[in-house]
Amino acid sequence: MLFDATTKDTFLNIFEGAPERSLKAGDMLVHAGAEAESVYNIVEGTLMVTRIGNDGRRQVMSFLFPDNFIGLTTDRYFFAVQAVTDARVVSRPRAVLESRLEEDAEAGKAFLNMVYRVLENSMDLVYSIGQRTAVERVAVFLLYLRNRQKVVLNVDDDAPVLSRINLPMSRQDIADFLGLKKETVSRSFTQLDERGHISRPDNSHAVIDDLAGLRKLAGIQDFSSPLRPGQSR
Amino acid sequence: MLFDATTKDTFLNIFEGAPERSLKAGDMLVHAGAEAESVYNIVEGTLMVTRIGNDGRRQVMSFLFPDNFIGLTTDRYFFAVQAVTDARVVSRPRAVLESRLEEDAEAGKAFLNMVYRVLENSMDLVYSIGQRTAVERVAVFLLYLRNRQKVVLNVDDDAPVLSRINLPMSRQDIADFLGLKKETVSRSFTQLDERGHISRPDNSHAVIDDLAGLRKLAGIQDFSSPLRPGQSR
DNA sequence: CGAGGTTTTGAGGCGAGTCAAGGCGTGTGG
DNA sequence: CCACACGCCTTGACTCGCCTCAAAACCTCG
Repeated sequence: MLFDATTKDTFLNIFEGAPERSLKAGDMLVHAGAEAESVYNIVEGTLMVTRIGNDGRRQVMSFLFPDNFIGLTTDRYFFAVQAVTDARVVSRPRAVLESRLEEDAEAGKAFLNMVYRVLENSMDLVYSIGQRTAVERVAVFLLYLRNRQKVVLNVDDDAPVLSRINLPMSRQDIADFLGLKKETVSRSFTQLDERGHISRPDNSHAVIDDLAGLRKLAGIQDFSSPLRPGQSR
Repeated sequence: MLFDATTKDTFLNIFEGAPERSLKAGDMLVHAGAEAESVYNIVEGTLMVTRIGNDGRRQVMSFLFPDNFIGLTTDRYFFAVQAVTDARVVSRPRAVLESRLEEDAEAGKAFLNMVYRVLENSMDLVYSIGQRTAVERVAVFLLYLRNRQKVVLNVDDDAPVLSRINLPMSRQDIADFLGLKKETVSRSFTQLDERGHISRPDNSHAVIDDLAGLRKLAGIQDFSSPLRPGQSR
């Protein structure tokens, strides 16, 4: 597949001086089924990985942010990657990545670690969609965005900036990510607001007023903690 | 995380002559949160990867079959691995795997390809749980088991053996895998039966009578085909 | 043959989906 | 700069699919 990194990994130096490409919101960077000739790294903006069924049902697999890597697949892309906001990416031929990973064992290790993190994210999503209620899923989603922002800004977990959550994607996008309908996402935001967990200055922002409460709802100690879900039955 | 391979990959030769361990149905091979000292390969039997929330909700992430690899994580296991049936696995210290991947670029490539396949499987599951109805999920599940069996037996897709599906796991396990309740899984089997897609000689077997119909229900041409879901909207 | 567990089936409830209307924000053209 | 139009978001009323709770059927194993 294609997907996201999260930290500055050693292998990312293949993108130094790489050609840049600008995308408008809505533009497709990668089409499902296309040959995976290039790999990308995000410089600015938000993108999303989507998979669309024969009958039109769409699942958003992941949202991607600056410094996230795109290109986790063997020879063909199985999923599409689309710009959510205007964005800039840098690209390199896949072969450049591959020879880098072959030559430098350290880079190979870092790359593998990134793939593991992507796999973790995917499993987090499986757990969310499979086990949590609508409100819980939206709560987890906000914590997920908060954590991404924390990584992008490279700040402490208690940094005040993190309480203001940017929501560049539409309600429909969120719904397709969480396995809900857009109306349900909207109602869930309203509920979190009414319960005092969040407030909503405008449609593309949410402010976390009660982090502990959100985390409790999500059944999570800390989104980036090693034992996220806990292990007792 | 930890997880599964699917074919005989070059890196698997680290398990040649490795010590074997026997498991009884229900035994835990790996505990969530434990240090990942060893990696495993399945010789015989069925296992499953699970994640359990604080409140007891359980998500089965994957079922594992012979020649599937267990050990996709950095330093700690985030998930548990449990035997579904009596099983035998071989194990090696993680360090052995790591040095193998470092020394042999070919093995590293094969390993990475396996991780990609695992990631694909995980995304397939996200799509199923997020977008499909109960009956569709069970239909896809049967095709998924059929495909696994095809790989294990190394036979053609139209091999008659494949029509008889072995279901070593309980209805509860299936439910926790598909994000449903066990009663719903049961009702979905009944529906597939009534519609003439399958028959059920006993509780641990299903026979596919109408492969084309199942595939249509699942919205899939072929489970192992490159463009599984299709790409039009 | 009986006990315990699992699966199936049934009846009823509830959470999320559907369909539809209204509100709000944004951007464009007058 | 305002007015309007359009798209997106929210809210409401109603529906439906899956869940819950419960009982009966079945299977397994002593």
